[in-house]
Amino acid sequence: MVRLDVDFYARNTENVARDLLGKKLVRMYDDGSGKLKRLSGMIYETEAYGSKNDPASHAFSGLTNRNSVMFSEVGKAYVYFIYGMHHCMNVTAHSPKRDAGAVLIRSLIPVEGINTMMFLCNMKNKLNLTNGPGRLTKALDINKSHNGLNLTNKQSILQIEDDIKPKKIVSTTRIGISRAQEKCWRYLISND
DNA sequence: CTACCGATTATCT
DNA sequence: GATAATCGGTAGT
Repeated sequence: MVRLDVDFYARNTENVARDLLGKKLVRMYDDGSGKLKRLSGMIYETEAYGSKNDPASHAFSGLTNRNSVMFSEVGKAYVYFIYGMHHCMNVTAHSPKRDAGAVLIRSLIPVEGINTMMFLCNMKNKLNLTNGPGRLTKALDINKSHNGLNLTNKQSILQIEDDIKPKKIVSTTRIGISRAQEKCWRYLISND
């Protein structure tokens, strides 16, 4: 497996969002056994968030304490807390011409460590385990302590590996936003 | 199956 | 003080 490097993320945010589909998000989880366990899933759905060009982005109105990671290096985890109970995970990505940008990971297909994920989610089947930005962070135990983590480091507990190339990709409008609703910056793998 | 509503708090205005 | 890149439960069709 090949870990994605900084160059992958240093491109137009929409292109990175599209190209992340089919890649594998890997979380090295410490379950107390003394050995790190691989929890992973194939990225199935993403959304691109820009900067000044995107009123729906956290980065739209400039640098704040919360969104500072979006303005830092590309290839980092941007994790934030939302709706009083959920975390969302993004990867920072933008071309060198822009000052900020990130890709929200909305959905995964569970691959490795499914039993551990079910335990973390208090669920007894693998249905609805990682389909949704709030769910996948819970299944992989991702929280604000991972904010700013560099995904391109070999020793990092969160990484993204190259995997399959999806046959067909579709793009739609983004979910759960109130501004810039016309942009089709949500990408998902098509079934047909 | 779809539709609505309440939960719960960090962050920004 | 209002809002939010959401989810899960419950009620309705």
